[in-house]
Amino acid sequence: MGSAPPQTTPQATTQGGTQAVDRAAALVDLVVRADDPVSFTTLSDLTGLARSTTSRLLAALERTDLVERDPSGGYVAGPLFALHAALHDPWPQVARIAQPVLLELAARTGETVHLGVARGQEVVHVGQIDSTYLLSARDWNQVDVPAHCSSLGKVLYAYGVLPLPTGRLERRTERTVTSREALAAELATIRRTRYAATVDELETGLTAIAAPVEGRDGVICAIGVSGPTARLSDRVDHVGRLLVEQSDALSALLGRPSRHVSAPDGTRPQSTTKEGAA
Amino acid sequence: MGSAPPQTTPQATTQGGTQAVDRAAALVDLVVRADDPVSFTTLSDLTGLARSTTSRLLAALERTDLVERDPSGGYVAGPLFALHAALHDPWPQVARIAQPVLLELAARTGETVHLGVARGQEVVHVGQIDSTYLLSARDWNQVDVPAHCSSLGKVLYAYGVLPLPTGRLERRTERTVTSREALAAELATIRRTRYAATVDELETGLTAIAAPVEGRDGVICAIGVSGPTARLSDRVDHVGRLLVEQSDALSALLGRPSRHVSAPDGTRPQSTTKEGAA
DNA sequence: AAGTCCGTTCCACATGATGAAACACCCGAC
DNA sequence: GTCGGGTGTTTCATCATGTGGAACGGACTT
Repeated sequence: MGSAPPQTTPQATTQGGTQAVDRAAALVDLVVRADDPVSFTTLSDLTGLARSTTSRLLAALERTDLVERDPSGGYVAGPLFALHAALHDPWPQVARIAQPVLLELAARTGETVHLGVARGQEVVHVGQIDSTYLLSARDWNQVDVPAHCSSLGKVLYAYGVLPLPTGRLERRTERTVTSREALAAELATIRRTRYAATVDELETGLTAIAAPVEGRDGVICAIGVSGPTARLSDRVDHVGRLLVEQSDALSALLGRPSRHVSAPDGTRPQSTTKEGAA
Repeated sequence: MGSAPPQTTPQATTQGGTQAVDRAAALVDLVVRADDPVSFTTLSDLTGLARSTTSRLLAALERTDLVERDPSGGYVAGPLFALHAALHDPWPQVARIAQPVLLELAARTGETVHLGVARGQEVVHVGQIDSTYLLSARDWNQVDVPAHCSSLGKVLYAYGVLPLPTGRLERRTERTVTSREALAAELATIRRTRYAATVDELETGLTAIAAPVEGRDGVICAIGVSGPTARLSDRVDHVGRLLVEQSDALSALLGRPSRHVSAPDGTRPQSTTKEGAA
């Protein structure tokens, strides 16, 4: 079989003792990661496998529901992936994908790092890395906080992921933004700078900074850091830029179409509320 | 290798010409369908594979991110599944899983069949099979209708998937339920019969009937049929029971824990709003 | 009709997958 | 400590299995 000594052996061949499975898995990997259906030839080329082998493997994978054929003939992720997606809440999955980025942020800032999504009218935290400091934000997973005094919430407001509040804006501290006009103005700024901050607005002495994360169809969630105002207040902008940089990396992982021309300002047509992932 | 003529060859062996991949796929299938982490031994037993083979295959699958090890050592769906779930909206996936059930309903009733989910405060249709009749409901995918005059909406209200309406209940026809008390009473009935109906409440001459679908953590969406009152009014209960029967089948596909003792009345503690799939 | 792609099926060959058995490990029992 | 049961991995001789070239069959152009 592997009678191709020179060029046909692209990857590290000498793995455990499983060639067929490795090759089949490589095919599945390509298909799942691709944004669009992948053609037979593309798969054959990318993996460097003989056409006959590719055909046999794909047939096996299709038989076993790991891949499936698009009406147009291209290969897409199979029913087994659909089943998994239908059975499990997507947010923990997103949190898992985000883990490396969150860890990086925790390492670079030393503060507590969050991943927040919109659920109904509120922000919920679906991922968190704890600060190494003794003085730090508590575990906020599952804790709902008023979105207008959360940096994550402001980001989600700014990008239309969370419907704008209609009722009274609760005053949590003397610095809480309670006027709808002031909030709207701040949201515009957030869309420009691509990050949001709350300093002593939720709780005196607590500062948080957050940036949006995009999936295929726009902003889907937000990442942010929070910690004592004493440690964060004079590096809000620095941390903000760091967040933008990291959220960019995460967005790429989550299928955001590669930046077209680099929009001069991040304002987008304020799409209607989005649920689900991506 | 396959020197096991008598008992070790459980399934149809003589497939195309791919044994290793088929076996590996079987392992992935077991792991993904399972509700909890699956132990090595369980996998080895269920597939009937030699322990050595199981070990090698699982190692390969783990290397390629198709499966992953739980902290406790059990196998669970790997990062590739998480990536897929994070990248794609779960509802279309649910709709795909539901397709056979929807088709069955369409065949047995002849009417238009819907799959509806809660998005924010409203019901959206994520799947539909069109009636074969000339006179039938239009394509409702993506069309939001007031939940209190939609049978799907009433079901979602009844099971706490959609937050109960707070504002005025819009009067669409003279039969629309506009009093909150009347609605509450009807929701109680729905929880008892397990199906909801709207007759001429959204539009005169239009009848719809719906039943809840459960996932792992309770009701997640609803299925229903709709058509002219002329054809449906005298078989509302019959169609209702049919929907309950079919939604039961679908719930099983979507991971609802198998019915414990068969609750005498379907009332459940009115869980808080659920988003995400399952 | 002849000419290109694209994908599947055939087939002889030898390589990679196989299972029994040996080995390493982790626990709890005693 | 050391036995014993259970669990997972590695080794290795054996050969069935997966392999790729080539032939084949369609679909679409020229």
